[in-house]
Amino acid sequence: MESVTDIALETSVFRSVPADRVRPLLEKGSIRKVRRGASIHMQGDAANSLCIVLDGLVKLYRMSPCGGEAVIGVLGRHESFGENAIFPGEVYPTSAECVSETRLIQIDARDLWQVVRQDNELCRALLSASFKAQNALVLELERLKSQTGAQRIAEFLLGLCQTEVGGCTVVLPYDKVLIAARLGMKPESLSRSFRRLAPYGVRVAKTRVAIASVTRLKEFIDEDPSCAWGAKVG
Amino acid sequence: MESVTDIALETSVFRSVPADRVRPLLEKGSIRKVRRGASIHMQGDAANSLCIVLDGLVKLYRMSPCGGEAVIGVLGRHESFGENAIFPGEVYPTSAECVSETRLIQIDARDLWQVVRQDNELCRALLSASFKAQNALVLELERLKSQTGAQRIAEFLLGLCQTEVGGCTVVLPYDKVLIAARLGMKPESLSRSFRRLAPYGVRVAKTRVAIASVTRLKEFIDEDPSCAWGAKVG
DNA sequence: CGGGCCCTTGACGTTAGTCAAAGAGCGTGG
DNA sequence: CCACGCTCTTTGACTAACGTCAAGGGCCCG
Repeated sequence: MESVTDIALETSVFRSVPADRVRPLLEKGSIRKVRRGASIHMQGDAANSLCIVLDGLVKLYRMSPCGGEAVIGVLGRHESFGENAIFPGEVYPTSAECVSETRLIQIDARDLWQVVRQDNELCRALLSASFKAQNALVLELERLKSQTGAQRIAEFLLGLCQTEVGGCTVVLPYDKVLIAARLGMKPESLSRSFRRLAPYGVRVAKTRVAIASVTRLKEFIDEDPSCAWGAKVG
Repeated sequence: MESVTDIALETSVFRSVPADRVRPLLEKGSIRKVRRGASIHMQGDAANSLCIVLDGLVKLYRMSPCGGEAVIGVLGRHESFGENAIFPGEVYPTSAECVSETRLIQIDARDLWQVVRQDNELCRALLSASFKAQNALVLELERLKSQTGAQRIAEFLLGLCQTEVGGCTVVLPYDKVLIAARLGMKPESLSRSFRRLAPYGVRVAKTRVAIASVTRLKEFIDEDPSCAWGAKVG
C-alpha cells in the first residue's frame, strides 16, 4: 500500500527534490477528504495552502460576472494547485471544486514559505513546475485558438491513450458535461463533435471510446479545418 | 536618459530583487537590435537565453502543424520571455518575432543559472514572475472560453485606457492584423466586431479609438452574450 | 507610378450555442 | 421491488458567431 507521503512525493513540484527535505513538510500538512461537488476554495480567496491531490479529481475554474464558468483544468492524483500560496498576501487565481470523492493534502503556506526561503533546490523545483504548468496553459490556448471542437476532442482522447500506434479503447475519466467544459464547449456540441470523429474510426459507447487507429486520429488533428471538407471529398 | 540596465531592472522578474545583485548579470548580457519581422527564436529551439524587451514589440506565437499561427502574447518594454532557459536542457515553448524595430537584452542561461543556484531571493523573484505570467494565461483562457470577439476587444481597449471612469481616446499599439490574432480571431471578424461596439460608444478612426464611456464598455463586457440581444430589445 | 500590405465590406458556409424534448441510468423512498 | 425524480446524454430545429472567399480602397515605399 502506497503511503500518503509517497504519493505526494511524486508530485511534479516535489519529484526532483530529495525526499528527506520534503518529508517534514508533508508530515506537517493536513489530510482532508472532500465529497463530490464540495468547494475547496474560491477564486479571490486569500491563498493559505498548497494542495496536492492524493485521490479523486479536482476541477479548477473561473466564474465570469455573467455566470458562465470557464474550466481551467481538471487535476488528478499527483497533481497540485494553489502553488502561489507560498507568497504572503496572494489570492487564488481560480476556484477549486471536487468532481469526485477526493483526498487532498494541504500544506500550510507559511510552513512552505519558511522552507522555500532556505532551500534553494526546493525553490527551483517550484519554479520548474511552474514553467511546466505555464507550458500546459500555452498549449491549451493554442488549441482553443486554432482547432475546432472535434480536433480538441481528438487531442483529449489521444492524451488518454497509452499506445502510440494501432488502436485502443479508453475510458472517459469524468462525465461529458465536464469534458465539454474543459474543452471549451457545451455538452450538446461535444455530443455532435464526437459524432464527427466517427469517420476517423472513433466509436463512443457510454463512457468507453474505441479508437480504431491512433495515427488516423493524429492525422485528423493536423488537418487544417478549412481543408477538412476537401479531404473528405478527395 | 534612462540606461539600459535601468530599464531591465524594471522587469517583473527583477523588480523585487536588490539592484546590486542583478546588475552584474545584466552587464554580462548582450544587447541586440532586431528589425521588424525578424525572428528571435523558434518554438522548440534549445533555450539558451532569457530576453528582456528594452524597446519595441515582440510577438510570441505557436505554429500549428497545418500552418495556422496562434499568438500567445505581445510584449513591450520591461517585459521578458524565455525564462525557462535557466534550466539546462529546456526548449522555448513559443516562437518569438519582432513586430517593430526592437532592442533586447539577452542574458545567457548559464550565467543566470549560476546566480539562481546561489541567490534564493532571485529564484523566488523568478517564481513570483512565473505565477504572474500564469495568471495572465489563465485570464486569457477564461476570456477565450466565455466571451465573444467583441467582448474581448472591449477588454483589450480597457487595458489601454488609463482612466477608470468617463471617456478617453486610445491609440492602438500595433496593427489590426496582429490585434486580431492576439484576440483569437481573423482581421475580418475584428473589423466587424469593432462595429458592434459602436452602440456602446466606441468609434474607430484608423489607429485611434474613442471611447465615450469606460463604464458603459465595462457593462458590455459583463453582459451574458446570450442576454446581449435581449438587452438591446429591452 | 506601380506593387504590396493593411483594412474594410459583402456574400456565403461552417461551427458552435440556444431552446426544447425525450430517453437512459441511478439512487431514494415507499 | 417498483415508482419517482434526478442528472446525464443525445437529438432536432433554429440562431448567432465566426471563418472563407472575393473585391475594392487607402496608404506607404521603392
